[in-house]
Amino acid sequence: MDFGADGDPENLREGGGVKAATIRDVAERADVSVASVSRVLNGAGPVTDGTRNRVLEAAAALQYVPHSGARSLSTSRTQTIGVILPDLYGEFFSELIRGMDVAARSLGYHLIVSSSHDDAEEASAAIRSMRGRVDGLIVLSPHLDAANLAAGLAGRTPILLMNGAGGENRASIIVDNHGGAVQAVEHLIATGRKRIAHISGPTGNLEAETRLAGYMEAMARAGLPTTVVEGAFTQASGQDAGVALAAADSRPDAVFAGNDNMAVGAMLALQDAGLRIPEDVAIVGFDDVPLAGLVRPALTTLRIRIADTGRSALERLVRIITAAGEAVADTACEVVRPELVVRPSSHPATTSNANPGGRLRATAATSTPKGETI
Amino acid sequence: MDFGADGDPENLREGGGVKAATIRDVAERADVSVASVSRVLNGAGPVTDGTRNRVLEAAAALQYVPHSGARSLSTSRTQTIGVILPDLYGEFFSELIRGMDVAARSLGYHLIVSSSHDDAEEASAAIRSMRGRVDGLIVLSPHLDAANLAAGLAGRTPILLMNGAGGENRASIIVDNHGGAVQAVEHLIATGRKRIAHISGPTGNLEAETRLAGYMEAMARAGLPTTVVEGAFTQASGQDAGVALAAADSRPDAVFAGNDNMAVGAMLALQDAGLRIPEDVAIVGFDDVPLAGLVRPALTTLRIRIADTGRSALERLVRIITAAGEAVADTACEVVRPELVVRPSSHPATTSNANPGGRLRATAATSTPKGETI
DNA sequence: GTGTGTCATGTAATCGGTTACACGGTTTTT
DNA sequence: AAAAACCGTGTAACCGATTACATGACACAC
Repeated sequence: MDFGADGDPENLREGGGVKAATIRDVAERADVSVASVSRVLNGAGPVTDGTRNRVLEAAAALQYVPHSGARSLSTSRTQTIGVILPDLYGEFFSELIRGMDVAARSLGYHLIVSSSHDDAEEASAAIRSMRGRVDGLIVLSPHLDAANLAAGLAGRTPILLMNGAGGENRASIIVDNHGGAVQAVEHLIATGRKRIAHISGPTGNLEAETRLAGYMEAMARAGLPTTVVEGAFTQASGQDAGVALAAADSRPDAVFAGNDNMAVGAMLALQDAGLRIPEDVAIVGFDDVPLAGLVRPALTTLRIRIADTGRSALERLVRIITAAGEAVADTACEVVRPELVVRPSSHPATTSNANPGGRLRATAATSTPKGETI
Repeated sequence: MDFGADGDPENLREGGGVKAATIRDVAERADVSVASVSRVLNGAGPVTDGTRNRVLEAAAALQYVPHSGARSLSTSRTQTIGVILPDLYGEFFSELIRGMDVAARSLGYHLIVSSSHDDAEEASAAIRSMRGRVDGLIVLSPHLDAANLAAGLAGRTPILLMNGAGGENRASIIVDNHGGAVQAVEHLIATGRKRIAHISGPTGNLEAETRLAGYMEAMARAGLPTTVVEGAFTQASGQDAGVALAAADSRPDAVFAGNDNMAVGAMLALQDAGLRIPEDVAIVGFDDVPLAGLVRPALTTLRIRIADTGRSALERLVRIITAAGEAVADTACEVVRPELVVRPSSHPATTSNANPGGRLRATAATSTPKGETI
């Protein structure tokens, strides 16, 4: 029973190779068993005030910090969610991750991100390396189809799919890309455009292909001829596409790009070619990344509440994890419907100085208006 | 000795609550010891071809995936780096993380991010919860000064500081914010501006204060009067500041914003007020986020190669981790010097159509030119 | 005074890997 | 032919926590 529990110079020295205190060190110093230390520190189980105080004192004196890895091993809960991203980067994904991060923090989870997987093999390896590290996964990589998922997964790691490959008996969230594309085209047609070109995302990307299909369908329905330039979802590829379109024989009077990045790239290219937006060419993007409201003219686009979607995805996955073993598994496929936001890039009437910056609400909005700022 | 090692329906069934195979299961099936399995799977230690094959077969049949958490516990290497971010968000941080992520992948590390810490207490808790989860930390949160770091850290977790609180006997990377601000102001003066206002970052933020100090010093040296509006590093706060500046008695003919976000916000506000950029007001930002080259007019700014900086930070931390225990610890403070990139927002001559998009090189560049695109 | 219940505490197994060391069998050396 | 060196393999301790169960002390009822 030694008094003077704190100020032990032995353990305060920082410079050397002092090993971090373990729960056993604390137990020894407090003269109790490791079980009691664990009980005190986790607030679980009965302990007397005396014991509690001795433990807390010892822990403070030793600057004890529990080793989460060890805890995870014995509880089989890591309080960590893995996010598998594609090799693409840009505001879309960073917004999404921001939303997830906010939700994760508030639920007591950590986020571990793994990105830039060029192929299925690599992505599959990434998933495999997550075992024992995460309690669940959110998969955004389009390289991972059902087959690869099965290959990468031993055991039952809860997974939430967000890579466009919905359904398939797994929990998933998909964006109504087809419907969004149709909305985009119909808006352009409604505002008098006839020669509407599409800059598509890369072939092989499901989202890109669905948006393209929506464009094709809406154009066919209107009896208009189609023009498609393939991009890669990057701003640079949009710029290239814009250059090509500006030089085309029958220059389009509208461009619907597969995402905002490419729309902005195309807009810059068209402007550089001396064309006026939207007078000569209207432009519509997809996603409503923050940038869309900041370029001039501000970009008409299909709004996905990106951060919100990320937040709710994470919340849902945590719900799945927590409910593991329940009777009914969550295998629903949630659909996010994009909302058309009309800004000056497609709508001459909104170009005036009176309503700048794109803070104009969609006139053809399809979802519930909420009036948030951009 | 049973033949027919694969196709066991018992272990292929996926739906139920099958527990994932462990190394012991593999050992049993291959009829060897766990040590041999470990040796085969890690390629370390001597094994005969026969053993190797039996182990690989068993592992494949059981769809064995090693449990990284368990491995970490016994090797005390997690192959994971933690990144502690402030509550701020925006392109700066997502670019930085992108750079880190790329480096992490190529070095075989994972990234675990923890953001949105409003105060020191919370950030300190975040650090604590990283113990046993990461091999090292990159701290970007300005809430963490030396005192808090010490409080959060038991044991010797390698840390790389990037929160402006350099020096202090810890490895760190800081940006030459003072020098950058001076460059910005001098550029504006050199192009004939006299009433140069500054939109500062939030008080309490070291980077913001250093940039402010640089502005003050350069202005004083030129004998010019100063005007400072406090912002919060967000685009919205820049917009507010822009509104205020547009309405001010003696309207400035130039604005130097504490970062690009605020610069863009201010630019929009000034444009909305009917002012021409750069003819009426020149604008200079700081950071050179991708957005800076996309707004119109494109933004003059101080370039920090953000992703590169992130990449090299991560590489350095990994080097520190790997070299732990070496004679000489890395406690250097690396300084990143921002480079002035002149674009049309500050330079009428560059506004012409001939050189759009901000792909113009700095005329007053201070660093080694490298000619990369934006 | 013995029996029973309550309650704080300790002991030891466990999570799933890695690895030092021991061991038995060959091959090589002297 | 005995000793030495080598090599593949297995046993068991260990990483640092959690927790089921056993234990012992004490209070209360009979």
